[in-house]
Amino acid sequence: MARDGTSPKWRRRKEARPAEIVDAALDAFAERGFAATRLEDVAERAGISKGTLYLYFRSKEELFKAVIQQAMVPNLALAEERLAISTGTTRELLLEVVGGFLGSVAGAKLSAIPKLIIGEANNFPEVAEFYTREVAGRGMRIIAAILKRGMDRGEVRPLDPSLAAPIIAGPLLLLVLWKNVLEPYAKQTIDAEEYMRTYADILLNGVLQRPAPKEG
Amino acid sequence: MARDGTSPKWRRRKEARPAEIVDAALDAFAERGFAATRLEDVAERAGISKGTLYLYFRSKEELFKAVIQQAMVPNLALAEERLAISTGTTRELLLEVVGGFLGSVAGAKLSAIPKLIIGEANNFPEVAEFYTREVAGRGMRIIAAILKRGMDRGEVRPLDPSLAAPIIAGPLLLLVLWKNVLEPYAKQTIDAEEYMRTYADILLNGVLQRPAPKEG
Amino acid sequence: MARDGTSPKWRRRKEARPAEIVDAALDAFAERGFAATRLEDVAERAGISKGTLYLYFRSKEELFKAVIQQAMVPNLALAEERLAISTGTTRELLLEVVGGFLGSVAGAKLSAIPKLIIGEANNFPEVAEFYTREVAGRGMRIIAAILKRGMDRGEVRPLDPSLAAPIIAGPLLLLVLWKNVLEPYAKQTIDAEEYMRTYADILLNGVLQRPAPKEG
Amino acid sequence: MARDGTSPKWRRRKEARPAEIVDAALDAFAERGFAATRLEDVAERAGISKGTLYLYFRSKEELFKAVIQQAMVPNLALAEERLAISTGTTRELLLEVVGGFLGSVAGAKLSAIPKLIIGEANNFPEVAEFYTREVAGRGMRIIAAILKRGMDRGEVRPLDPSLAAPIIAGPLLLLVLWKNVLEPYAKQTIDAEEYMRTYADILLNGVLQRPAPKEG
DNA sequence: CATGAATGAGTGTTCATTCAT
DNA sequence: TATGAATGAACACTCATTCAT
Repeated sequence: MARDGTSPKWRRRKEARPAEIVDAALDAFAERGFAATRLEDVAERAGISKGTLYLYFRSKEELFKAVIQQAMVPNLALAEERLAISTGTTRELLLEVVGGFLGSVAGAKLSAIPKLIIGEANNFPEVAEFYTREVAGRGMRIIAAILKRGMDRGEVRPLDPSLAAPIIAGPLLLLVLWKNVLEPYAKQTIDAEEYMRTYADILLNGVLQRPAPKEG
Repeated sequence: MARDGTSPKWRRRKEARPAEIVDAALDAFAERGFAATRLEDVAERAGISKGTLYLYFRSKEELFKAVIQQAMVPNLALAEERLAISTGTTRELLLEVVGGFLGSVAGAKLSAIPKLIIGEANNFPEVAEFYTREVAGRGMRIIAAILKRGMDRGEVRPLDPSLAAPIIAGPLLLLVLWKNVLEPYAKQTIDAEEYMRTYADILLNGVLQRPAPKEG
Repeated sequence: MARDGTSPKWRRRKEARPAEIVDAALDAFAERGFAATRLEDVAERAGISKGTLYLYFRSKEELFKAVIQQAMVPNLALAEERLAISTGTTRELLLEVVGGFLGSVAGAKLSAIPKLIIGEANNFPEVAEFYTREVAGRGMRIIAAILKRGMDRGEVRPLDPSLAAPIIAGPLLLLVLWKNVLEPYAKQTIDAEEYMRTYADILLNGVLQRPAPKEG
Repeated sequence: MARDGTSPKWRRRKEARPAEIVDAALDAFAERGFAATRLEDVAERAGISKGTLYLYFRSKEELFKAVIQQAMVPNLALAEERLAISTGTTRELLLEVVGGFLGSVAGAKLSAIPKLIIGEANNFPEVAEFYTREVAGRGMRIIAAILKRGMDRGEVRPLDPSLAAPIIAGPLLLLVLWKNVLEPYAKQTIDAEEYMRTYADILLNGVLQRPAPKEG
């Protein structure tokens, strides 16, 4: 029985399944919200039967939690590391972080998470707390750290970093939500890249020290 | 005023009912989301019986639509009028509009709407479209109009107003959502007034023409 | 409306419902056991819909508990009172109590309870404890009291009443179970009255003082 | 002893399996009842996998039947033989049979069977019939035979043996059920040996000819 | 108009049974 | 033989909706 090196179709499945299911669930939840999603739909999307779900997740709620975690956690570490290494100017740093952000918005998958959190936070206090601390909080702290570093280097105007951080994050959140929620119902589209350029323009202008305006 | 025999209190009641119900529904929906809210809870909050709801709204979905409309429509006209009359500088105008916004965030009631829309847009295309057009869209157009006016007057740097508008709105959205969704699960609070001050500082700096830097 | 004395079909229902449901449930449980009974069957027997059950009982388990209690409690008080009043000989007393028992066996309804308890005790510790204390225990204590009284009056041979009581109860339990469980699958029937006569004969002989053996 | 290459332990295992499974099943059924027992639990107790069960039993029901049969059949033949050989007085004979019974109660295993039968008889007509005929019926017939023999020998008072038999069996059934069902939920314990002594005392007194009442 | 008892379609969850390995 | 992943029928329970009062 399977004496050779080929792994049986099945075994491999066993390991991939949880991720496949979470993926399918993210899609389904993103489309209809947590409550309105039938587990049977998730199963169908994942190409399995309803019962099989329960081999991997104890309940719909557990599945939801898994969706949130699987989607967010890896992504955050990334951003943090990027920051730690960097040596450039604040301008460069901000553009880099924000550029990375743009990338994830395009890779639509996980950009549906905020929408889910917003809709269900009150029904999943645990998840809400986790998200607040580990995602929103961490994100804010990263931005605040950049600002502080910038102020230390004299590049950034004196500001309260913990207040400025969410202000910087705001337009990004709006973009994500727009793309995920309202754009399908709008007549016009926002071009993400143009948006980000304008955003960088405005925000950097708003935040950075005026560049020694040589005489107007 | 009750010239006839009928109890006026009662009469007024009858007319107020729909609004009372919508109010109760907004509360309930804001707390648990549309799907997770039981009509019985709404009824209880409104001090009526489950059956009575159906005398005023044909279904849960109709009630939802009413909630969205009742909450938003009046508020928008207000902002628009404010704009039309205004004669001040762009700085003043923006601060005024944005200040009005701060007021509505404090009057928490309708600030829960965005959260609802975000969670349920896909399940209520009609509502989503309405909201996109009449609320989000109109809001953007107001801001864009201010910017354009500012550019015409030479107060605002040259920018694409339709791109800049959502960027200006972003931090406001974030504040609303933070207050309504995550703050209960966070260790720290954002002081709305401080936040708005910093916001004005950054955004105005980012958007307005540099004030004639005299020479360094 | 309903100004006259007739009570609306409905109101009256409301009050009778719980008992009707418990009745239907007892039948169903008696037939198939707790686990194998579908709530839908209970509903059907009670002439109501599945959902209506839940207006009166919070869960299948609650219904089960209600069945046990409704069936047993009233019956026990009766037996106890009968005892308290009595003034006859032990023979008369035992025959009376035991006769009452025969009556309840005929009125099959509640005679299915022991069967239910036996099958589900381990799954309903609460119920088991209640039954042990309030039904089995109380029954034993009644019998033991009769015996003790009999010994005090010199009518009953010296015996440990708390051991003798279950021995006296045993044949009664067997009869109930036989009638409820195995008889449908047996070729012969036990005639309950004959059985009780023989029972009285044997047990009284076994328990009472020998009738003045004329000089032995 | 393992002279060849095949592991004998393994071999023996294979043959013992059915019995082991039935054993595990008896335990599980005794604890939770037939319906509430998951086959997975049985498998776990037996130290095998869920699928393996199906190599030995075609369904849960088949397993149940096997449990009943394996538990009862051998035990009955024993009692019958004991009777056939015996030559003592009725008193001795009864005490002997009943003593054997006491032994089996102690060896708890199969004493859970009555409980199972009582709970599931209606769901397993076949089993119920088998049990009625081969266990209950046979048991009754053994006792009846003893009584008849006793009457023939003038040791037993004239009685209808087929009515007296269940009366004699009743207290034994009660003991078994008490031990298996309610005792865990009671504050007091019944000492089985004392119980049996009192039982013998009462029943023999009730059944046997009065011991030569010296001319009364 | 108002009530709340009644309904039943819908969904999460369990578990006996199957079957590819 | 043995495994355990996969299945899907079955059932408890919920809740929007109806309607007799």
